[in-house]
Amino acid sequence: MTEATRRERLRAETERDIRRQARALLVARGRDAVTLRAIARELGITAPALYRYYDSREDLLRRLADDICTDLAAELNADLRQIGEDDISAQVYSVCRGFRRWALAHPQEFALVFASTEDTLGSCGPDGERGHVGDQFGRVFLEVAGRLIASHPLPTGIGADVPENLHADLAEFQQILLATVNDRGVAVDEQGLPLGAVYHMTQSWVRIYGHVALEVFGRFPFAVSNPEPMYDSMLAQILGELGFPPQP
Amino acid sequence: MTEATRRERLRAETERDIRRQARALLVARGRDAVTLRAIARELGITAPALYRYYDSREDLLRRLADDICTDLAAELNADLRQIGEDDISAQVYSVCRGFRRWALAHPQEFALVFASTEDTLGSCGPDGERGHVGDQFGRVFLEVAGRLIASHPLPTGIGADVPENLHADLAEFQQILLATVNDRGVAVDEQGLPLGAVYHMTQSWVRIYGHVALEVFGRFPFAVSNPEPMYDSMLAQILGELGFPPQP
DNA sequence: ACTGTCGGTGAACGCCGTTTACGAAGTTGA
DNA sequence: TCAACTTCGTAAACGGCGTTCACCGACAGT
Repeated sequence: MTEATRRERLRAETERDIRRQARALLVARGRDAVTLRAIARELGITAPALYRYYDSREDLLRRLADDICTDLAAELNADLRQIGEDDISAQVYSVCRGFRRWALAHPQEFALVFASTEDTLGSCGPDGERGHVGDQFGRVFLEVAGRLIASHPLPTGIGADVPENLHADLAEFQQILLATVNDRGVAVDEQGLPLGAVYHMTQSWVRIYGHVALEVFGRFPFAVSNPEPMYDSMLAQILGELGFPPQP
Repeated sequence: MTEATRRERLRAETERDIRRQARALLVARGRDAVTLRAIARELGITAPALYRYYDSREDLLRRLADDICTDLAAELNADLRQIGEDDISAQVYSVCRGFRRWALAHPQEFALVFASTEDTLGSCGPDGERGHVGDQFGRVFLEVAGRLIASHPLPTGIGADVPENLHADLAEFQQILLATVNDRGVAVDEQGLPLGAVYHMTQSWVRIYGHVALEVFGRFPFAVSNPEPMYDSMLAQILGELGFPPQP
């Protein structure tokens, strides 16, 4: 089973330890507190040793961001498993609420992964591709959203007047979505996932991300004493536009 | 006229120079490059001298954020002056497009002001109040949005089913809005700015901020080759929901 | 047993924020 | 005018930082 040599196992273990400590520092005292020396101190080694595992502090932060995406995806998937396989609307609620809950509980991680300029932190995910939400997390989100749309006859006029200039981009995204959903064993084609719906999904991500980021960064235009109903009402409206009845 | 002593003038001048250099560093090489020593070096003085003007680096960054808000507001106002006083719809387009243009042209500044966790950078604006979008900028935005709504009979059902729990918060925000708009000499009361419209305005800010932040941080779920029409189409929809005809 | 790689060390370089003691001007008031 | 005081700068120092480099012991493969 374990094809790894002793050396490789040890290496992988320290590698995990390093990121675990790095993450603890990020959570506790923010991005700037994630210093190589602090990590090393915590691990009982010296700072230069870390260069055997990471090219630089920036490299470490990049991989840390990957870890965070993976864990977020795992958390959302765990929530999903508690929901009936067929109640897709509830699954969407679960993922969206889970995303907000996670972001508010882990603002530093959220800022690192979802609010870093591209030059201070490359794209998240092992592939260097551009324009992805952190891969693992993105998959969960896209899959459930894609299944939602494909599962239901869409209201007429959904995503009406999608801008001409976006057809090409949306068509590409449509293919990614189809692949993602089909990977999960649900058969869908372009008919079940029309461009208008893909466009609507994009707009929904704008709203979900916008609300969560505004809340995390405290940039709502007034003091919202309890933002949760506002978020839920937004989700209800998004699902309502797709023809799903409201649901707590 | 100038009630300032010679000393005060000199002091204010250096203070501006400091922030000007700080800002240049922020733009050129990012937040982490805004170091006291680099600023001092650029100004031909030593780092401790900066403590005569600012309590700490963090304090400087806070005030820098204020400056940025002020400049952004000035830029948006300059654009506004080129538009007919009465074409409020065009004014809204101008402010919203200006915000996006500015954010894309100044990603580092955007990140500092609009995507900093509250503990790493206090609220923007001279008053320590919570829950404001950077004050100067916020004023421009709120004023034009408030005037837009008040200028027009609203479609029935706008902001239908605003969550009960938000009535109190929205009413408070409504008062702020009324004050802001009336300050500008436009007489409006609660009738012209109903809670549903205030709620719609909040949702619109979520979408506008969401789109801009996603674009700046490159976190759209797919590679959008030309995001501008997407943004414009979103604006058209927002205004359409308020009963305004589309307008390039 | 020999050889090479791997994962660690300690010293060093040049940054950084911040504090401290000190001095040289400018300002003020008798 | 001259003394006292305030303001704004300095140099030195402390501890912390990322990163590089030379070095070295332990392990792996032949």
